[in-house]
Amino acid sequence: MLDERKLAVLRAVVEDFVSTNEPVGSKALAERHNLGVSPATVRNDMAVLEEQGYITQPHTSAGRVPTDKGYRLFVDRLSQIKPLSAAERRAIETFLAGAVDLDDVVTRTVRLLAQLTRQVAVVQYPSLIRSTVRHVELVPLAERRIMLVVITNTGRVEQRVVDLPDVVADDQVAHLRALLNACLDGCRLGRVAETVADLPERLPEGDRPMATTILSVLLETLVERHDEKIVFAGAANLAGDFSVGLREVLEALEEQVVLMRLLGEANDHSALTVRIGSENPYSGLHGTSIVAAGYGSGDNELARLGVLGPTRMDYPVTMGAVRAVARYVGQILAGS
Amino acid sequence: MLDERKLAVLRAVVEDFVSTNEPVGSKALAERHNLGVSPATVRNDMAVLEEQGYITQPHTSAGRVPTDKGYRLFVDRLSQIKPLSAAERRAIETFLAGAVDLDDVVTRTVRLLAQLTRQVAVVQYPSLIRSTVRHVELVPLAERRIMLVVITNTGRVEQRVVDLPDVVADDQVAHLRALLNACLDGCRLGRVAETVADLPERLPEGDRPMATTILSVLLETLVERHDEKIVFAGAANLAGDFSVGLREVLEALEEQVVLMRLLGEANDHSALTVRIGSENPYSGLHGTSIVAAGYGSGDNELARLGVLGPTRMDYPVTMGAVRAVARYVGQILAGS
DNA sequence: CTTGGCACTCGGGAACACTGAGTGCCAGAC
DNA sequence: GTCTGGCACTCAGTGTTCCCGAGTGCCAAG
Repeated sequence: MLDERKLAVLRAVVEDFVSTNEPVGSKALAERHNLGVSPATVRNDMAVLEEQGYITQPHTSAGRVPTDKGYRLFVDRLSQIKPLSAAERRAIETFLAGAVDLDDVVTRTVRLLAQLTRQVAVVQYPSLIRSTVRHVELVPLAERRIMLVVITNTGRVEQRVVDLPDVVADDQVAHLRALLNACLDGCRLGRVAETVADLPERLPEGDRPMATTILSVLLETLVERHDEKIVFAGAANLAGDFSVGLREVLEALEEQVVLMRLLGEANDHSALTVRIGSENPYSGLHGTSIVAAGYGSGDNELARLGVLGPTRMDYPVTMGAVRAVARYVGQILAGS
Repeated sequence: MLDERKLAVLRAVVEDFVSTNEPVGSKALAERHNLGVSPATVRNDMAVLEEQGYITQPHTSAGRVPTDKGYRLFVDRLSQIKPLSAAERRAIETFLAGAVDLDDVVTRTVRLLAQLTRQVAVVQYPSLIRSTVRHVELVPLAERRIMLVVITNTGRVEQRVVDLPDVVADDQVAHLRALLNACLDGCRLGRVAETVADLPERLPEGDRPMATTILSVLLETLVERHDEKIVFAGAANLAGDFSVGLREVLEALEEQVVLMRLLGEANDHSALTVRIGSENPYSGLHGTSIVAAGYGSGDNELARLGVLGPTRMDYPVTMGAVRAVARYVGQILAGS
């Protein structure tokens, strides 16, 4: 269907368009990439590519521009992920290593990624459901008020103030705490509900109202409130590129829900996902592509991170950066 | 110097320009605001206002546009802060009341403010230094590793993992915890350093290495790391307004340091601060104004929040919104 | 001090022509 | 059959010119 040379032409079109941001014509193309054929031949190939929907012309008598389908083919078959330079790797490593807590890791990561790719970076906080409980703490604040703190293995800390139905003594609280930690240590957050289900029954009668109140808040915090927190950085990199609808993109970025869907569902083994232009699920984002990857400590994917930019981005480089950053973050999280 | 009518003309110019975004001419002005004088008279007044630097013309034979100085006079003497409608107040109240923790309060606030003003909202997290300690918790994670958690009266939770020099027993930790809480409960964070200075001496010899390690991390967390966290929302509201340098503004928004300076130093008693165009300290932000206010629980200002928009914003409305939101947030924080 | 009149200015839009990059197609060469 | 050079054609973008009208400044009269 498409012989070797036509593919080469497509690759050349994509590369040139990405670097110049101008429709690329047959002549310039034949010169810059030494294809060994004349412009006329290139024109013929281009005509075919256009017919098949891989490229298009913005208007008659202008050069060609890749379509989403064209980029897709390019990404799938015509390009290789470009690894980072040694210098870049070192920079990542030192920059991320300085982080002091989870917040810091995420903030640094998102900035790093934005700077590295010169695009908008998006990072999701490690998922609660996939983490495990490292510690549960109950801190009495007042007679009838305590603070519930849950610390996960990824360093995430969730806390919530709980108003109790009755006055409780410190040792009652201490007892419950001990019990909770015994039950839950190392427990996947998704399984907390079942694990604590029978816990009130194992307490003395008097402690049960307190326990059920606390447990319901605990469950609410961990399970129901699946606010997979997301942050972004580098919005300034969007400005000046008029090929994307700036307003729409900014709106999308501030909608957690949309952002979640863009990063994509956690799929198999933190593969690199690329969504090109109209492939992505939000109509305001045609004209933009998303390159995302999962990251995690060890082999379970905790969450995702990625980059959002115009469809005419440099995919090989971007994919390399995203993959590298995802790996490093995974390492950092595993090591803390 | 400027008689009553000239001020009225200036006010009219500002109001018209804000609502139409087009230079306003003498004729239109004389008609729309019934000033009771002819266009010619208005022209004379305008000439004076221009000479004094309150208004300017973008080019000969165009209408007049307020200068920063003109807006300044308008804000200071010609306008009244416009209170919110009852409906808006209710909306704020219910929206903020639903917040479950500090993060949530801040997130909701910043969104609310962005939506209310249709501009970029900026909210600073309650300052650490001005808060007081509500509780300190030491959570053993491993033999030689504990987690330090500090909870402030504003609901802010700071945590940090500490690697200890020696193996410690649980009761040693418990003892230190008790001591810390006894010392620090209600202590202003700015004074923590002096308060705990002599603490190691009051411990048995064997506990001191552990204590000093923990204390140094504590101080580092609270004092040295003065990362007054800041968030913003509503960047999409900037798009489509070409009078501001979009790129510069977005860059500024992502620089915590710049943002801090924009909100202004916490000054006396949470007054409303307005910085107009070139008045503000960052050169990329000419063309934009900042309306900010302090907020706090009770009468000590905890932090600041505000709004950033084009100089040609509706100051009375914006100021009303900022003030109202600041008050409500203060109430919410005080009540939790 | 205010007002109507008047000449002047100049940004912005419409009409127009020109240029040049790029195309499609065809006939001839390999 | 595939490639190539040649050629006529298209059309976005640019520059030029022209004109209109909103808006101004100034002046003399009320």
